[in-house]
Amino acid sequence: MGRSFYGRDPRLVAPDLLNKVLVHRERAGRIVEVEAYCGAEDPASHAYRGPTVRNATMFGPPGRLYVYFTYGMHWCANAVCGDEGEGRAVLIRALAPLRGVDHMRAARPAARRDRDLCSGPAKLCQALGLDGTFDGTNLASAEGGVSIRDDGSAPPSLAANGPRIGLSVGVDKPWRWWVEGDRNVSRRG
DNA sequence: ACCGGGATGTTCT
DNA sequence: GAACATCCCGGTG
Repeated sequence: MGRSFYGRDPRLVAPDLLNKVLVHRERAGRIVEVEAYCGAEDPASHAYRGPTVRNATMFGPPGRLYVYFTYGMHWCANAVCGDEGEGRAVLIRALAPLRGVDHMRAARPAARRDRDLCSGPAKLCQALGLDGTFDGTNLASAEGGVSIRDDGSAPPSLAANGPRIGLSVGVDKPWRWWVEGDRNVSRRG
């Protein structure tokens, strides 16, 4: 999986990540929803105004995990892609829980049903135990036990797409993709 | 099911 | 001081 992030536009990487598996040690889920963030050309991207302390990982080498803190309490995770210095990444928005589900339930006591464990970008970080200490980890070498793996499942032949969620700018760009019909997708499009 | 408001604190203007 | 790539809970229908 490591090489597939190099030099590739997040709008191409994002749909390819559907049905890949995000792993943290014994916990894992199949990726069912993603969004592309496109650096200096994308006003919704954290990278739009150039490098800062917070977004440094986005401007580093592709194939790393960019984990950021938001709303005073939540962590969200991205896979950095493109070329170093571009500030491009794919936000992982939802997973279908695969392994370590008991551990996920313990990490997310507010989840009433298993489909609430990973059905949002901050939910899946809580479920998998990903926080700021994982910012910058190398996915290709499974640094810290974190990786994105190909288990042989192809991306969906019909990936649904539509506008991104939770933005005040860039709302017109259809840069969100999801697995049609999957119950773990954060919202219906 | 859908909707509205509060939580909570870092980051940037 | 405002904004924020969100989530949870309690209301109503």
